[in-house]
Amino acid sequence: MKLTNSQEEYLKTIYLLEKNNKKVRVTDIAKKLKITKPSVNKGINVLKEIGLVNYEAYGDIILTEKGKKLALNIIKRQDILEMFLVNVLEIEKDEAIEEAKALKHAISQNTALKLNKYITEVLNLEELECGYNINNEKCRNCLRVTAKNRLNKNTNN
Amino acid sequence: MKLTNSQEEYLKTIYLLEKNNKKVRVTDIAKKLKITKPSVNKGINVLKEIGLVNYEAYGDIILTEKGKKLALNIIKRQDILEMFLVNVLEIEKDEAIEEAKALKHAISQNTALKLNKYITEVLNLEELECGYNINNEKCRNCLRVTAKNRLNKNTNN
DNA sequence: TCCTTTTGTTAGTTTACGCTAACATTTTAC
DNA sequence: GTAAAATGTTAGCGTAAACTAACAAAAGGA
Repeated sequence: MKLTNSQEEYLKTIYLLEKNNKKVRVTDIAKKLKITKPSVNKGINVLKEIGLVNYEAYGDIILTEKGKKLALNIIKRQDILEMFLVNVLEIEKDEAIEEAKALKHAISQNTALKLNKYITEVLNLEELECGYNINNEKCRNCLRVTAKNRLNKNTNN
Repeated sequence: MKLTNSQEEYLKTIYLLEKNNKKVRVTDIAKKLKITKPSVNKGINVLKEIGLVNYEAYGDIILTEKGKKLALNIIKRQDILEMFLVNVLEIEKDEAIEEAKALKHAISQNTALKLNKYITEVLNLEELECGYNINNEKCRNCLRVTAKNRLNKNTNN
Protein backbone atom coordinates (compact mmCIF):
# COMPACT_ATOMS: atom_id res chain seq x y z
CA MET A 1 0.00 0.00 0.00
CA LYS A 2 2.12 2.88 -1.28
CA LEU A 3 0.28 6.18 -1.02
CA THR A 4 1.08 9.34 -2.88
CA ASN A 5 2.02 12.49 -1.02
CA SER A 6 -1.35 13.99 -1.80
CA GLN A 7 -3.19 10.93 -0.52
CA GLU A 8 -1.24 11.15 2.73
CA GLU A 9 -2.31 14.77 3.08
CA TYR A 10 -5.94 13.79 2.57
CA LEU A 11 -5.80 11.05 5.18
CA LYS A 12 -4.04 13.27 7.68
CA THR A 13 -6.54 16.05 7.16
CA ILE A 14 -9.55 13.77 7.48
CA TYR A 15 -8.18 12.26 10.66
CA LEU A 16 -7.54 15.63 12.26
CA LEU A 17 -10.98 16.92 11.30
CA GLU A 18 -12.69 13.76 12.58
CA LYS A 19 -10.84 14.16 15.87
CA ASN A 20 -12.47 17.56 16.25
CA ASN A 21 -15.82 15.77 16.37
CA LYS A 22 -16.63 17.24 13.04
CA LYS A 23 -18.45 15.57 10.23
CA VAL A 24 -15.89 15.71 7.48
CA ARG A 25 -17.02 17.05 4.15
CA VAL A 26 -15.39 17.83 0.83
CA THR A 27 -15.40 21.55 1.52
CA ASP A 28 -13.58 21.15 4.85
CA ILE A 29 -10.75 19.29 3.23
CA ALA A 30 -10.58 21.72 0.34
CA LYS A 31 -10.28 24.65 2.73
CA LYS A 32 -7.69 22.97 4.88
CA LEU A 33 -5.51 21.89 1.98
CA LYS A 34 -6.20 25.04 -0.02
CA ILE A 35 -7.25 23.18 -3.13
CA THR A 36 -10.54 23.15 -5.03
CA LYS A 37 -13.54 20.98 -4.29
CA PRO A 38 -13.41 19.01 -7.54
CA SER A 39 -9.84 18.03 -6.74
CA VAL A 40 -10.87 16.79 -3.31
CA ASN A 41 -13.85 14.95 -4.76
CA LYS A 42 -11.62 13.00 -7.10
CA GLY A 43 -9.05 12.34 -4.41
CA ILE A 44 -11.62 11.05 -1.96
CA ASN A 45 -13.14 8.73 -4.53
CA VAL A 46 -9.74 7.19 -5.10
CA LEU A 47 -9.29 6.71 -1.35
CA LYS A 48 -12.70 5.06 -1.32
CA GLU A 49 -11.70 2.70 -4.12
CA ILE A 50 -8.65 1.56 -2.19
CA GLY A 51 -10.66 1.10 0.97
CA LEU A 52 -9.34 3.90 3.14
CA VAL A 53 -12.53 5.93 3.50
CA ASN A 54 -16.25 5.33 3.37
CA TYR A 55 -18.09 7.80 1.22
CA GLU A 56 -21.36 8.12 -0.61
CA ALA A 57 -22.12 11.07 -2.88
CA TYR A 58 -23.16 14.15 -0.89
CA GLY A 59 -22.41 12.34 2.35
CA ASP A 60 -19.77 12.47 5.09
CA ILE A 61 -16.24 11.25 4.66
CA ILE A 62 -15.27 8.67 7.26
CA LEU A 63 -11.97 6.88 7.61
CA THR A 64 -12.07 3.09 7.62
CA GLU A 65 -10.01 1.29 10.24
CA LYS A 66 -7.28 0.82 7.70
CA GLY A 67 -7.42 4.48 6.77
CA LYS A 68 -7.26 5.56 10.38
CA LYS A 69 -4.26 3.38 11.02
CA LEU A 70 -2.44 4.86 8.06
CA ALA A 71 -3.41 8.41 9.05
CA LEU A 72 -1.98 7.92 12.52
CA ASN A 73 1.18 6.58 11.04
CA ILE A 74 1.53 9.60 8.79
CA ILE A 75 0.90 12.02 11.64
CA LYS A 76 3.43 10.24 13.78
CA ARG A 77 6.10 10.48 11.10
CA GLN A 78 5.42 14.16 10.71
CA ASP A 79 5.51 14.74 14.46
CA ILE A 80 8.85 13.01 14.82
CA LEU A 81 10.28 15.16 12.08
CA GLU A 82 8.83 18.32 13.50
CA MET A 83 10.26 17.58 16.92
CA PHE A 84 13.65 16.94 15.46
CA LEU A 85 13.59 20.12 13.40
CA VAL A 86 12.41 22.34 16.23
CA ASN A 87 14.17 20.83 19.20
CA VAL A 88 17.37 19.49 17.74
CA LEU A 89 18.10 21.62 14.71
CA GLU A 90 16.40 24.61 16.33
CA ILE A 91 14.43 25.59 13.27
CA GLU A 92 11.70 28.11 13.82
CA LYS A 93 8.33 26.49 14.47
CA ASP A 94 6.32 27.61 11.43
CA GLU A 95 9.14 26.75 9.10
CA ALA A 96 9.58 23.37 10.79
CA ILE A 97 5.91 22.53 10.32
CA GLU A 98 6.12 23.16 6.59
CA GLU A 99 9.38 21.27 6.34
CA ALA A 100 8.07 18.28 8.27
CA LYS A 101 5.06 18.18 6.00
CA ALA A 102 7.30 17.99 2.96
CA LEU A 103 9.73 15.49 4.45
CA LYS A 104 7.15 13.12 5.92
CA HIS A 105 6.33 11.59 2.57
CA ALA A 106 9.95 10.94 1.66
CA ILE A 107 11.04 9.46 4.97
CA SER A 108 10.74 5.70 5.39
CA GLN A 109 9.16 3.98 8.32
CA ASN A 110 12.52 2.67 9.41
CA THR A 111 14.24 6.04 9.32
CA ALA A 112 11.39 7.67 11.20
CA LEU A 113 11.74 5.04 13.91
CA LYS A 114 15.50 5.50 14.09
CA LEU A 115 15.04 9.24 14.27
CA ASN A 116 12.55 8.81 17.06
CA LYS A 117 14.96 6.56 18.87
CA TYR A 118 17.74 9.08 18.43
CA ILE A 119 15.61 11.90 19.81
CA THR A 120 14.27 10.01 22.78
CA GLU A 121 17.01 7.55 23.69
CA VAL A 122 20.26 9.09 22.54
CA LEU A 123 19.48 12.74 23.13
CA ASN A 124 17.31 11.73 26.05
CA LEU A 125 14.79 14.52 25.56
CA GLU A 126 12.91 15.59 28.64
CA GLU A 127 9.43 14.24 29.20
CA LEU A 128 6.53 16.60 28.79
CA GLU A 129 4.29 17.66 31.64
CA CYS A 130 1.28 16.53 29.69
CA GLY A 131 2.79 13.08 29.33
CA TYR A 132 3.24 13.19 25.61
CA ASN A 133 4.10 9.84 24.22
CA ILE A 134 4.93 9.66 20.58
CA ASN A 135 3.17 6.35 20.31
CA ASN A 136 -0.23 7.40 21.53
CA GLU A 137 -0.51 11.01 20.47
CA LYS A 138 -1.86 12.85 23.45
CA CYS A 139 -0.55 16.21 22.45
CA ARG A 140 1.51 17.56 19.62
CA ASN A 141 4.37 19.97 19.28
CA CYS A 142 5.33 20.89 22.77
CA LEU A 143 8.35 18.80 23.52
CA ARG A 144 11.16 20.48 25.41
CA VAL A 145 14.79 19.68 24.94
CA THR A 146 17.52 19.57 27.51
CA ALA A 147 19.88 17.17 25.83
CA LYS A 148 21.01 19.87 23.42
CA ASN A 149 22.37 21.96 26.26
CA ARG A 150 23.89 18.94 27.92
CA LEU A 151 25.49 18.08 24.62
CA ASN A 152 26.93 21.54 24.14
CA LYS A 153 28.50 21.49 27.56
CA ASN A 154 30.13 18.21 26.80
CA THR A 155 31.54 19.06 23.40
CA ASN A 156 33.05 22.30 24.65
CA ASN A 157 35.79 20.66 26.59
CA MET B 1 14.02 28.37 -9.80
CA LYS B 2 12.11 25.46 -8.32
CA LEU B 3 13.15 22.17 -9.85
CA THR B 4 11.20 18.93 -9.78
CA ASN B 5 12.64 15.85 -8.15
CA SER B 6 13.26 14.31 -11.52
CA GLN B 7 15.08 17.40 -12.76
CA GLU B 8 17.31 17.29 -9.72
CA GLU B 9 18.14 13.68 -10.50
CA TYR B 10 19.06 14.62 -14.06
CA LEU B 11 21.35 17.44 -12.96
CA LYS B 12 23.03 15.31 -10.33
CA THR B 13 23.59 12.49 -12.78
CA ILE B 14 24.98 14.75 -15.47
CA TYR B 15 27.35 16.37 -13.00
CA LEU B 16 28.67 13.06 -11.73
CA LEU B 17 29.14 11.70 -15.25
CA GLU B 18 30.90 14.88 -16.39
CA LYS B 19 33.25 14.60 -13.42
CA ASN B 20 34.32 11.20 -14.71
CA ASN B 21 35.68 12.97 -17.78
CA LYS B 22 32.95 11.38 -19.77
CA LYS B 23 31.03 12.99 -22.56
CA VAL B 24 27.50 12.77 -21.27
CA ARG B 25 24.90 11.30 -23.57
CA VAL B 26 21.24 10.44 -23.34
CA THR B 27 21.97 6.73 -22.99
CA ASP B 28 24.32 7.26 -20.04
CA ILE B 29 21.69 9.11 -18.11
CA ALA B 30 19.00 6.59 -19.04
CA LYS B 31 21.17 3.73 -17.76
CA LYS B 32 22.07 5.51 -14.56
CA LEU B 33 18.52 6.52 -13.72
CA LYS B 34 17.01 3.31 -15.08
CA ILE B 35 14.53 5.09 -17.28
CA THR B 36 14.08 5.03 -21.05
CA LYS B 37 15.90 7.19 -23.56
CA PRO B 38 12.81 9.05 -24.75
CA SER B 39 12.12 10.11 -21.18
CA VAL B 40 15.65 11.41 -20.82
CA ASN B 41 15.43 13.19 -24.16
CA LYS B 42 12.36 15.07 -23.05
CA GLY B 43 13.82 15.86 -19.67
CA ILE B 44 17.05 17.19 -21.11
CA ASN B 45 15.22 19.43 -23.53
CA VAL B 46 13.32 20.97 -20.65
CA LEU B 47 16.59 21.56 -18.79
CA LYS B 48 17.91 23.19 -21.94
CA GLU B 49 14.90 25.48 -22.15
CA ILE B 50 15.45 26.70 -18.62
CA GLY B 51 19.14 27.24 -19.25
CA LEU B 52 20.68 24.49 -17.14
CA VAL B 53 22.31 22.45 -19.90
CA ASN B 54 23.63 23.03 -23.39
CA TYR B 55 22.43 20.47 -25.85
CA GLU B 56 22.03 20.07 -29.59
CA ALA B 57 20.31 17.05 -31.11
CA TYR B 58 22.62 14.00 -31.20
CA GLY B 59 25.27 15.94 -29.31
CA ASP B 60 26.75 15.91 -25.83
CA ILE B 61 24.94 17.13 -22.78
CA ILE B 62 26.90 19.80 -20.93
CA LEU B 63 25.89 21.63 -17.77
CA THR B 64 25.84 25.41 -17.93
CA GLU B 65 27.44 27.30 -15.05
CA LYS B 66 24.01 27.73 -13.53
CA GLY B 67 23.30 24.03 -13.97
CA LYS B 68 26.61 23.07 -12.40
CA LYS B 69 25.98 25.28 -9.43
CA LEU B 70 22.58 23.73 -8.86
CA ALA B 71 23.94 20.21 -9.31
CA LEU B 72 26.59 20.80 -6.67
CA ASN B 73 23.96 22.13 -4.36
CA ILE B 74 21.81 19.04 -4.84
CA ILE B 75 24.74 16.69 -4.29
CA LYS B 76 25.70 18.55 -1.16
CA ARG B 77 22.20 18.28 0.26
CA GLN B 78 22.17 14.58 -0.44
CA ASP B 79 25.61 14.09 1.11
CA ILE B 80 24.62 15.89 4.28
CA LEU B 81 21.56 13.69 4.60
CA GLU B 82 23.49 10.55 3.89
CA MET B 83 26.08 11.41 6.50
CA PHE B 84 23.42 12.05 9.03
CA LEU B 85 21.60 8.82 8.27
CA VAL B 86 24.70 6.66 8.31
CA ASN B 87 26.74 8.27 11.05
CA VAL B 88 24.15 9.63 13.41
CA LEU B 89 21.09 7.43 12.97
CA GLU B 90 23.31 4.46 12.07
CA ILE B 91 21.24 3.37 9.12
CA GLU B 92 22.83 0.81 6.86
CA LYS B 93 24.73 2.39 3.97
CA ASP B 94 22.71 1.18 0.97
CA GLU B 95 19.45 2.02 2.65
CA ALA B 96 20.78 5.44 3.62
CA ILE B 97 21.76 6.22 0.04
CA GLU B 98 18.24 5.50 -1.19
CA GLU B 99 16.72 7.43 1.67
CA ALA B 100 18.97 10.45 1.16
CA LYS B 101 18.03 10.46 -2.52
CA ALA B 102 14.36 10.62 -1.64
CA LEU B 103 14.77 13.17 1.13
CA LYS B 104 17.09 15.53 -0.71
CA HIS B 105 14.27 16.96 -2.82
CA ALA B 106 12.04 17.66 0.15
CA ILE B 107 14.64 19.23 2.40
CA SER B 108 15.06 22.98 2.20
CA GLN B 109 18.36 24.76 1.83
CA ASN B 110 18.03 26.15 5.32
CA THR B 111 17.34 22.81 6.94
CA ALA B 112 20.20 21.19 5.07
CA LEU B 113 22.54 23.88 6.38
CA LYS B 114 21.25 23.49 9.93
CA LEU B 115 21.66 19.73 9.66
CA ASN B 116 25.19 20.20 8.41
CA LYS B 117 25.91 22.53 11.28
CA TYR B 118 24.49 20.05 13.72
CA ILE B 119 26.61 17.24 12.35
CA THR B 120 29.84 19.19 12.19
CA GLU B 121 29.61 21.71 15.00
CA VAL B 122 27.33 20.22 17.59
CA LEU B 123 28.24 16.57 17.18
CA ASN B 124 31.77 17.60 16.21
CA LEU B 125 32.30 14.72 13.82
CA GLU B 126 35.86 13.64 13.26
CA GLU B 127 37.71 14.88 10.22
CA LEU B 128 38.47 12.40 7.47
CA GLU B 129 41.95 11.31 6.53
CA CYS B 130 41.30 12.40 2.96
CA GLY B 131 40.38 15.88 4.13
CA TYR B 132 36.75 15.72 3.16
CA ASN B 133 35.11 19.08 3.39
CA ILE B 134 31.42 19.20 2.78
CA ASN B 135 31.80 22.50 0.99
CA ASN B 136 34.24 21.41 -1.66
CA GLU B 137 33.36 17.79 -2.26
CA LYS B 138 36.67 15.99 -2.39
CA CYS B 139 35.28 12.64 -1.49
CA ARG B 140 31.90 11.26 -0.59
CA ASN B 141 30.54 8.84 1.95
CA CYS B 142 33.43 8.05 4.20
CA LEU B 143 32.96 10.25 7.23
CA ARG B 144 33.65 8.70 10.61
CA VAL B 145 31.85 9.62 13.73
CA THR B 146 33.19 9.87 17.22
CA ALA B 147 30.70 12.26 18.72
CA LYS B 148 28.09 9.54 18.95
CA ASN B 149 30.26 7.56 21.31
CA ARG B 150 31.16 10.67 23.25
CA LEU B 151 27.48 11.48 23.47
CA ASN B 152 26.54 8.05 24.74
CA LYS B 153 29.13 8.25 27.48
CA ASN B 154 27.81 11.60 28.60
CA THR B 155 24.15 10.76 28.63
CA ASN B 156 24.77 7.59 30.62
CA ASN B 157 25.50 9.43 33.83
C1' DT C 1 -43.10 26.69 -0.14
C1' DC C 2 -39.67 28.19 -3.17
C1' DC C 3 -35.67 30.67 -3.89
C1' DT C 4 -31.00 31.55 -2.75
C1' DT C 5 -26.84 30.01 -0.89
C1' DT C 6 -23.93 26.45 0.08
C1' DT C 7 -22.13 22.30 -1.08
C1' DG C 8 -20.94 18.60 -4.25
C1' DT C 9 -20.23 16.52 -8.89
C1' DT C 10 -19.00 16.01 -13.80
C1' DA C 11 -16.41 17.04 -17.74
C1' DG C 12 -12.59 18.48 -19.75
C1' DT C 13 -7.79 20.95 -19.52
C1' DT C 14 -2.95 21.29 -17.93
C1' DT C 15 1.63 19.85 -16.31
C1' DA C 16 5.09 16.55 -15.15
C1' DC C 17 7.03 12.41 -16.23
C1' DG C 18 7.16 8.00 -17.03
C1' DC C 19 6.18 4.50 -21.04
C1' DT C 20 6.12 1.95 -26.04
C1' DA C 21 6.44 1.90 -30.99
C1' DA C 22 8.38 3.60 -34.83
C1' DC C 23 11.66 6.10 -37.20
C1' DA C 24 16.21 8.74 -37.86
C1' DT C 25 20.97 9.36 -37.26
C1' DT C 26 25.54 8.13 -36.03
C1' DT C 27 29.12 4.94 -35.15
C1' DT C 28 31.49 0.73 -35.69
C1' DA C 29 33.18 -3.27 -37.87
C1' DC C 30 34.32 -5.93 -41.57
C1' DG D 1 32.13 1.91 -48.10
C1' DT D 2 28.31 -0.14 -46.64
C1' DA D 3 25.53 -2.92 -43.45
C1' DA D 4 24.51 -3.76 -38.72
C1' DA D 5 24.47 -2.04 -34.17
C1' DA D 6 24.11 1.61 -31.16
C1' DT D 7 22.22 5.79 -30.13
C1' DG D 8 18.80 9.52 -30.41
C1' DT D 9 14.21 11.52 -31.59
C1' DT D 10 9.23 11.91 -32.42
C1' DA D 11 4.59 10.82 -31.61
C1' DG D 12 1.33 9.40 -28.81
C1' DC D 13 -0.42 6.97 -24.43
C1' DG D 14 -1.20 6.60 -19.20
C1' DT D 15 -1.39 8.32 -14.57
C1' DA D 16 -1.58 11.58 -10.79
C1' DA D 17 -3.15 15.70 -9.30
C1' DA D 18 -4.12 20.06 -9.70
C1' DC D 19 -7.38 23.50 -12.28
C1' DT D 20 -11.93 25.99 -14.42
C1' DA D 21 -16.60 25.97 -16.08
C1' DA D 22 -20.89 24.27 -15.72
C1' DC D 23 -24.36 21.78 -13.63
C1' DA D 24 -26.83 19.19 -9.59
C1' DA D 25 -28.26 18.54 -4.96
C1' DA D 26 -29.09 19.91 -0.26
C1' DA D 27 -29.98 23.24 3.33
C1' DG D 28 -31.86 27.32 5.20
C1' DG D 29 -34.60 31.57 5.47
C1' DA D 30 -38.49 34.63 4.30
